[in-house]
This record gives sequence, structure tokens and C-alpha cells, in this order.
Amino acid sequence: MQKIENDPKHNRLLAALPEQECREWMALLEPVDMPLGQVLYEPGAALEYVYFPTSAIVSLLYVMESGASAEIAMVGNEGIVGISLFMGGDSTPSRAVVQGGGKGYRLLAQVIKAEFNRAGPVLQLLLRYTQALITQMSQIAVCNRHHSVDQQLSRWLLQSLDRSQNNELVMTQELIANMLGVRREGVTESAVKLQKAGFIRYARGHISVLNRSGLEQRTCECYGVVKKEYERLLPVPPKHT
Amino acid sequence: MQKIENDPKHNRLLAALPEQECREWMALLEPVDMPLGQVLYEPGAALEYVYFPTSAIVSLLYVMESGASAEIAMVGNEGIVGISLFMGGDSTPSRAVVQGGGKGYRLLAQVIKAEFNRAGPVLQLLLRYTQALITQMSQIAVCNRHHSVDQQLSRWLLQSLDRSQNNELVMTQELIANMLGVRREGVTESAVKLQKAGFIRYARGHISVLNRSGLEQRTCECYGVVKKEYERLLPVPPKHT
DNA sequence: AACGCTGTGTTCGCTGACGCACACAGGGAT
DNA sequence: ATCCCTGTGTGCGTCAGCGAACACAGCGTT
Repeated sequence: MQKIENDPKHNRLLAALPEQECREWMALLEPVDMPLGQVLYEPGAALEYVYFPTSAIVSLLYVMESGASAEIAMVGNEGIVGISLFMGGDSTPSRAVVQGGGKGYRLLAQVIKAEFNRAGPVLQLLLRYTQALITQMSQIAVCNRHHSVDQQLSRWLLQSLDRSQNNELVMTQELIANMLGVRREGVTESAVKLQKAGFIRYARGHISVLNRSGLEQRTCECYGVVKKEYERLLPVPPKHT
Repeated sequence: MQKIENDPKHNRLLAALPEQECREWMALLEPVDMPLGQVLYEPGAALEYVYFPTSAIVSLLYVMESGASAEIAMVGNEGIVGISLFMGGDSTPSRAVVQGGGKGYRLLAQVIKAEFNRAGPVLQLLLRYTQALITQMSQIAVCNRHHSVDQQLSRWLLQSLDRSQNNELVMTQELIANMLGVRREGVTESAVKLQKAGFIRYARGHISVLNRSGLEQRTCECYGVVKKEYERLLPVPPKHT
């Protein structure tokens, strides 16, 4: 038996589908060529299709305002491109580009969205949250690559503040350094700058944020991207005192 | 009406639950104190509970073999700690630590696992894949923080190779630089080293990998961590060729 | 009052990566 | 045969972040 170059079963997810759903999908799957450089989706755009690469390789790429970029993940014949559809978000802040030319299959968005819709409302909620979490992780990856300790400290303080009741954080510079994955001394240097600018005040493990917008100006785009994505994906919180 | 300090509704996910499920869960939710430094779960450990912080803040942290660490994500009253339960993986390679002391609610693992089990087999498969993808993204974040271009290039080549039919990649150093988020010259320098070591051979947009294990020795732990997680979470592929 | 621990400030030399500039080589097109 | 374009090699000076070492200040303990 000769190997057919482009059998859906060459995609490991398709191959792992249970018999019944497998048959349903096989009729709907459309073989496609995925040439190097092809853009499967753009940031923020609602997806038309999900893709199951068989021999192609796809990169999920985040491109910054400056034009600098960073790969968020790589997808080959083990996976699927377009998870935001069944995660309930319909789009992502990243871009999908074919990094290694080849073949694959695509499926209309609505077919895979049906999977999301079939889930109960609780799981739907949890999945939308998970997509927001994924955005956060991706953005941390980008931030780690391209931004300064100054910017990252500001981002971290803002993200902590958003999850805090008041504007006081109980946190040593040593611990912040562990979180950011940098030296304690680096955090001290940046913290000194922020304090001199009057944005924060701190002493022995207590940090007060005095000027939020100061931090917002100093941080990188990562903070805003993640925040917007949380607001988009999750129900608006009740008015916060 | 006085605000009760620790109302489940202070967690935005719990607040957004549909009425019916909400009532079911309310009885099962257990208020807990989450003191600074508490470890909610360890890498690889099956979770006993999921946590819904109300006033606490939790960091998802990856700790490397060297002891260096990096935050993967931050969770506060907008979220839930322990997504691997309803994503179908039961555990993650990261650790969850309370980064800001406070309160929250916890729920027995089996209750939230029931949500995963309620989903159809297709969605279950997709969610397990998504958890693997999350691991990949997290690890890229860590790698971007701590590892050299040399190590990252090796990782990237290996990950591409794993998704490729043969041991030849069609890819310029310029594009690789875009993916890794580094300079083209940096990629050249590392590529020269790899070629001199006899691990790869390349010319004008074509790269052949001659010695996989050479690359594996040169790369960082990130490659292995992600690979193992994919193997754990996804069905074993049919014998390849 | 003296001590010691924890948290912060500062310095110094080092190195990996950056940005820039330029040289060169292969290969296709005219 | 020549030209040009793309891809690769290399050599600067610069700089952010690293590792190590040390000073000092608050605060609780004994």
C-alpha cells in the first residue's frame, strides 16, 4: 500500500479522533497547500478556518508596535491552528504564519466552534478565562525577550495592583526579582528610579503605588494588550468600590 | 449593607457562573486563607483542589534546574488556579505560589474535573492539546528570559525537526532571527558554531541537521520539558515511516 | 544596649547581545 | 559575461544585565 502524501491521519489530532466524529469531519475537511510565508490569521481577526497541518509547520508570532517579533509557539502535524475558536475567544493578539511550507487540512470555523458551543456554560466560562491566561503567558514571553527591567517592573506592579484591593503591595524586591527572573539588584535600581519619579514609595517589603498613570507610561505595550484581552474575554466585573 | 470580606462573588469567575451551577458549587466551596508563600501545587503533582482567589494573588512560576525562576502568569480574583484539571492534564510543569497573601475559595479537584468529563471526546482531545500548547508557550517565556541564543537556536531547530518529514529545513537565518526575536547576526554566529561542530550544514536558506543528539546536548532543558509534556498529554503517534 | 537578621543601596568588572557597517559569495535573470 | 539580489560572515563600539562584594539601615530579639 502506497503512502498517500496527504492523508488526514498524518495529523495526529485528526488521527486521534474517535471513530464517529472522525467520519463526520472527514467529509468537511478540505486539503490545502500551505506555502511558506502564508498568513493564516492576523491579530484580532476572527478566524475563518482552523488548520490541521500534516507536513506544514506554523508559527504563532507576536509582532510588536516597533516591528520586532517573537515566536509564541510552533504547530506542526501534532496540532491545530486556531484554538481561539474552541476556546471561545474567536481571535488572538498574535499572528499565524507558515514557517515551513507543506500541506494540511482546513475546517470551517463554525464546525469547530460547534464544539465550544456543545460544552456547558461553566466550561465555556473557564475556557474563555484560559484563553485570557494564554494571552498573558504569550505576552510574558514577548516581554522577556524585548523589554527592559524598568518596563517589566512597571508592568508587574500594575498587574499586581489590578489584583489587589488597595494600592499597597506586601512584597520584597528579592521576591519580585524571582518573579521577573532577574537579579535583585536590577529590581532595586529600577525601583529607585520609580521612587525618585514619585510613582511609588516603599520600605522593607511594603510598596505603595502613588501614581498609576506614571507606571502606565513607563511600561511596555504588554500590559495594555493583556488587560484588553481580559476585558474582552471575561465578563465585566461589578463596579469596584 | 456591609461588605462581607470574603464573599465568593468577589471572585469574578464565581460571580459570572450561571445561576444553577452557581448554587451547586456554593455548597461545595470552602473558604481558605492563602498566606504569602504558600505553595498551591508543585510541578508534576496532581492537584487536590482548584483555587478561586478573592483577595489573594497567585503566581505561576517555573523553576529551572539551576534554581533560577520566572513567572509564567499571575492569577488574582479574576481567575482560577489549577486549569490543568479541566484542561485534562491534571498537572503542569510549573508551580503555583501565593505572591500576595489573602483569601480565596477552594473546590475539590473532582468537582472541576467533572466539567472536563462532561465535554465530548473531541473537545477533550482539543483541550489536552491546548494544555500542551500552553506548556510550550510558558517554556518559551522561560527560555527567552534565561537562555543564550546558542541554546535557543538549538531548541528551535529541534522543535522544527520534530515537525518535519526529513532532516532538511527550508529557512533563512533572517527568518529564524524573527522567530527567536534576536538579531540575524546573532543567529549567524550560533549557526557557524553548530556547523563547525558538525551538527548542521546549511547554505542559502537550506539547513540540514546532521547530528540530532549534538543539538540536544547543546540546548537547554526547555526542549525536553515541552517534548515530554506533549508525549504525556497527547496520544502516541503511529510509528513514523 | 548590643546583636543579628532581613531588606535595600551602590560599586566594579565582565559578558552576551545589540545596532551598524561592510565584505563577500551563490545563483538567477538579462 | 555581467548584473543584481538575497543570504551569510565579520568586525566594530555600546550597553543592559550579570555576579560578586560590601555598606548600611530598620527592626525585633535577647
